[in-house]
Parts: sequence; C-alpha cells; structure tokens
Amino acid sequence: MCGRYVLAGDNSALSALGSEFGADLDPALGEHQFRPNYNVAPSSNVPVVTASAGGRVLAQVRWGIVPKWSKNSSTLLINARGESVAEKVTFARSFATRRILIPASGYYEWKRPAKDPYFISPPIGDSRIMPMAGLIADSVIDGQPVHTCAIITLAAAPNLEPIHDRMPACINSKNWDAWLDPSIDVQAALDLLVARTDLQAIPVGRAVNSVRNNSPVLIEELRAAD
DNA sequence: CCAGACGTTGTT
DNA sequence: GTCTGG
DNA sequence: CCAGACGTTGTT
DNA sequence: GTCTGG
Repeated sequence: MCGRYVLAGDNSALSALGSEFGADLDPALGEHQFRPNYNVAPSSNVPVVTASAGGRVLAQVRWGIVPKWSKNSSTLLINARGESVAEKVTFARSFATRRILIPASGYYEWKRPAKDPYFISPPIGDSRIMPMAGLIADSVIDGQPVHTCAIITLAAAPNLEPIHDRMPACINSKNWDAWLDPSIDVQAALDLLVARTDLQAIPVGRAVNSVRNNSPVLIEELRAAD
C-alpha cells in the first residue's frame, strides 16, 4: 500500500513540474510555498495535479477521503483499490470524473513482520518524479467542506512483492493527458493504471517512522547496524 | 421490512 | 445517502 | 503509515 | 485496545 511518501521538490521544482504537466499553480494558493517533504503522512495537505476548465492546475488537497456517511472523521480512506475503484459506491463518481496525479519522488513501505522500512523510488538517473494515480472527493471535516484525495493501489510488481503485496498505481507520462481528462471512458481510464516494474527498494532507518523526522537523511540507504 | 455496511491494510 | 444481507 | 495518548485536580 | 495527531 502507500501510507507515507516523499516529495523532494520545493516551490520552484514544483513549478517546473507544473509546466511538465502543463499545470499552473492554483490561484487559490496565493503566495503559498511548497517545501520539500521527506515524510508526507495521511491527513496532510498535498500538491496534486487536476484538470480544470482552463487546462490543468497544481492544487493542494487533504490526503484521506472521509466518506459522507461517516459520522466521525476517523474513517480515512487513503487508498483505493484499482481493481474495484470504478465499482465501489464511495469511489465510482470520483474515479469517473475527478482523477488526479499526485507528484511523488518515491514512497515508504514497512515490511512485515518486523516492520522494516524501505524507500521505493524510480532508479537513479530516471525522472526524479513518480506521479501516482489518485482521485479527489468532497469531504466534510469539522463541519467544513474539504477537497480530499486517495491514492489508487494495485498488486505489487514482482520485485516489490517480498516487501509488500500492494503498491501505488502510476500512469505512463504519455497518458497523463488522457488520465486527467474527465471525459474519457471509465474502462479506458482503468486501462491506464500501471504497476511499475522498474522501481527500486532500499532499506532505510527507522527514523522515518516518526513524522517529526523530515530530512533527506530519511531516504539514505541503511548500512550496517540499525 | 430494518440493520449494518459502505474502505484499506494487516492480522487472526 | 444507498446498497447488501438477513 | 507510525507514534503517542488514553485522566483529573491543583499547583508551578 | 483504540483513538488522535502528524
């Protein structure tokens, strides 16, 4: 699954990324500054690329959908299974019309049973960004309407399976346009979900466990003693 | 008809 | 709210 | 996802 | 054990 990830880019990097996606910064963000985040956790606000009337926008939404039927806000849907996302009542409408890309440099996984943490990312030299497939929903949190998102997951690629059996779905860059287009067929959108086979996993230190820790050190490969 | 799930992951 | 299970 | 609180009254 | 916070 994907319950913690990394977005190393700062404001300028994300602006550059924005142009890569053909996206402008959401005017609603004002002078908002994006900072590199080596420990992105559920319930935090994350940058996402969405389609908008005028083209595409790099906006900020809260990670974790709180379903409308949920009385408290403790039900956080941070992932949606690609195998069923188009059918589940909770996700179907969002999947059909509100697909997004969630920029990431890589993500963390905790290998059971010891919960050894790993950082999983594109190979060195490859594009430093790995946009994950996601969707947006409208939630109500503390009585306020909030845009929230979830990351779509698939069965893990064979090389990652020893660590965990799920992984975030990605979209080939040539298909970003189609993915973000709310008018394409649901089946066509499903067909764009990819379980990348070229990601690399490296063991990292347990410092990543605590979200209070947030620095590039977290994604350095663990050597010798833990 | 009403009750209870509705989501994911991991664990039992 | 809406669907499924009993 | 994991970490850390989870409780009250009164005192500093 | 379970909930909240990050």
